[in-house]
Amino acid sequence: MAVAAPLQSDTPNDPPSKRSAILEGATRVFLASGYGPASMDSIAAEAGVSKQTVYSHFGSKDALFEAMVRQKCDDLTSPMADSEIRGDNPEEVLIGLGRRFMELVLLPAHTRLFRAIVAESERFPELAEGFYRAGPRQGADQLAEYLAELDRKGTLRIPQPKASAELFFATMRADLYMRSILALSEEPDTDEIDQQVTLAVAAFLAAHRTT
Amino acid sequence: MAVAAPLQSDTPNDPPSKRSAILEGATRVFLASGYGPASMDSIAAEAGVSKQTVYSHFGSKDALFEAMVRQKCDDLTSPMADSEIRGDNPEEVLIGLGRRFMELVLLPAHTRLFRAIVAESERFPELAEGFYRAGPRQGADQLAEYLAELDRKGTLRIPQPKASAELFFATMRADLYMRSILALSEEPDTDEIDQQVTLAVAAFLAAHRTT
DNA sequence: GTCTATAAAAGGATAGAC
DNA sequence: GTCTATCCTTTTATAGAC
Repeated sequence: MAVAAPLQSDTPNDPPSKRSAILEGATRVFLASGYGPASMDSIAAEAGVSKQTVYSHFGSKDALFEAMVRQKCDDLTSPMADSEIRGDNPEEVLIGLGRRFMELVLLPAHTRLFRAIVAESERFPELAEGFYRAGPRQGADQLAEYLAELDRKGTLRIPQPKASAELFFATMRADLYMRSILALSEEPDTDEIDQQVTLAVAAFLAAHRTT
Repeated sequence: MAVAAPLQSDTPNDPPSKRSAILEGATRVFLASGYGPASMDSIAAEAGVSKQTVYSHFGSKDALFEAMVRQKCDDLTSPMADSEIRGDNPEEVLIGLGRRFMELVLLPAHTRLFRAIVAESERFPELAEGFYRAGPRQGADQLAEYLAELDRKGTLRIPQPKASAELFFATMRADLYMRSILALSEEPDTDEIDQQVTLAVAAFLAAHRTT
């Protein structure tokens, strides 16, 4: 009897060892230097395989970049997408959500991925759209549902839940995110994050209170 | 008697025709394709000069990129920096400010410049910092002064003017800016901008009202 | 499938004439 | 200062052996 095949995040039924090694090497090299400066030679070296092996698995540099971005988008957005937005106290819920969001998007991996996608957004429009859908769009839609519920219950006054959800995440990002993607403050600082989250949530609640 | 020398935005006293032609060509090529893919050959061709002339003026591709970015940062931030924030009705003032801000940052030229800076922020940290200072930082500080004044007058309750100013611009950008830098919606749409500005200003006023 | 070796092209930078 | 022509390195991609 065959035991269950190991679950790897590859295209279906592939002996994944080499393929995922290449993908990991590509991730390191692409995210370290961006698409242009990353050479197929260094990716092959980083993955511990020959260059030809890279080509037989992915065909071209473009295709490898696309595969890498798609996988990283999954990795970096699923923690948010999978987590439920639930709780009794809206303030606590929003603060918790904001913290998780900030800790995720301020990760160096996310920052570097975002830079690469932005840089290549005109050459790879499908990648940019995939990121937007899986990230900002999905997050805002998910929050919008919760906000609509608060509005129905009368807890807060939120006539345009989708727009308010977008505003919420925008106030979270604000200056910290801008500085992060501009590489002006590499490591996320927990105190600064908490301060930003608290302030933004307070502003959000004040803007949407019923009284 | 010598007449007044023509005022060109070059380094002091240079016969500017060729130099500014190169700078304009470099702007077009760099902003069209980003730093990496832009070749010195195409820049020279775009400027209508030989490659050697480009090198005798700017020395290297890096230096040319830096010069281009600095000039474009000036061009694209001075309209905001030079305009006064003044008026009797805070709502009108903020809506006007928001509109000008959005119309500026959604310009294709700004979007492309921002992408290039973000992409190269690790290789050219001084450029990223220059952009941040002249753009987001300067804008927030300028608005913060106005907000502090409103707080002193008692018009609005704004205990942390700097943080509130950052929040203001963040809510302006929100989804429209994200989509713009991801190249998902190239041209700015006036109606969408107005809608975003109105909504964000309303939220800002509600969050900071005194009652 | 995987490796070594090579082809073929592009691009940054420079030499030398005028 | 400006142009033409050239050097030399890097890099994507492929050929061919095992």
